[in-house]
Amino acid sequence: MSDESTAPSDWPSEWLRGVLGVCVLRVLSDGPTYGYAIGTALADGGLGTLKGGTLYPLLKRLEDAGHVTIEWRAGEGGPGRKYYHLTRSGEDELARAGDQWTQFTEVTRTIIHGTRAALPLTPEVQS
Amino acid sequence: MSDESTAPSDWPSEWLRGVLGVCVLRVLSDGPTYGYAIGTALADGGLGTLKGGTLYPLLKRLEDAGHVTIEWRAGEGGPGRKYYHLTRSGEDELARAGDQWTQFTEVTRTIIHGTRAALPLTPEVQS
DNA sequence: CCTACCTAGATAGCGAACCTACATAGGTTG
DNA sequence: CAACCTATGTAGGTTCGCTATCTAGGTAGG
Repeated sequence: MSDESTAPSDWPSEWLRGVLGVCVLRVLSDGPTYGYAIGTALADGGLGTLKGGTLYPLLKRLEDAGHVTIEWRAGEGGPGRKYYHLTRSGEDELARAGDQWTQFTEVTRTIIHGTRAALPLTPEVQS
Repeated sequence: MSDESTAPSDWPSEWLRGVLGVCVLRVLSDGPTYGYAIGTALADGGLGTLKGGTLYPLLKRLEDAGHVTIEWRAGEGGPGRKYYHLTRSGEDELARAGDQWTQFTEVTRTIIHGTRAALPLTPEVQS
């Protein structure tokens, strides 16, 4: 109860692949923050609850790719936190992949919801 | 060169995961057709060239799920073809997943391209 | 005082599914 | 007959989200 009317927040896991990294970069473009806060921000944004086993390997991949840098801050009223900073490379990747994602969603929505004119159905291939 | 202005047609493979099945169901909703024609139709729709190793296992999964049925037709001016028919289950799946995909794309586009008001950035969790 | 819970980060193994190749086979063309 | 297009299919590799589990600091309740 009390779930499907407001926000599903439970998307197929395959749909999150790839675009999840772009969303994390977008959160970091508002300023440095730490992993746990990124997870809650994306959950509030409608992506559903991110599991630790999903988020932290992803952040490590972003670090290895040079899109983020890490600054450790010792705990102030809680455990220590790793603050992630977006690099120039990360900004470029966000702009590039974010724009490409918009194009991709338009292509798929045209295919799925467009009229059959959008697709050249079964052309007479053998003439 | 000579292509990026019209259609990239070369999306990240992770983005195709999952939504590819919905696109195939959508093609079949215009009438029965065979695998190779589905591939060319989606390529012309802007999804890029589908490889045989991607398309045929996907069609088998759709058959196992009961979303399509298969009718073999011997070759008429070419090799034999397997014609795929959309079932009632496939129509329901297309409607359900297609609508969910639209919601998902809106959520992600709001996150990626929206103002920072769309995301409650780094709330003062400890206070 | 000790247990339970929340925050915060991390790892191991699993499974789904796209990828690159390769294999098979009918038909047409040079 | 070799090369190519059509048409379908399989094998192995890789990626990446998932579940489950672990460490560890802080706080609240019994």
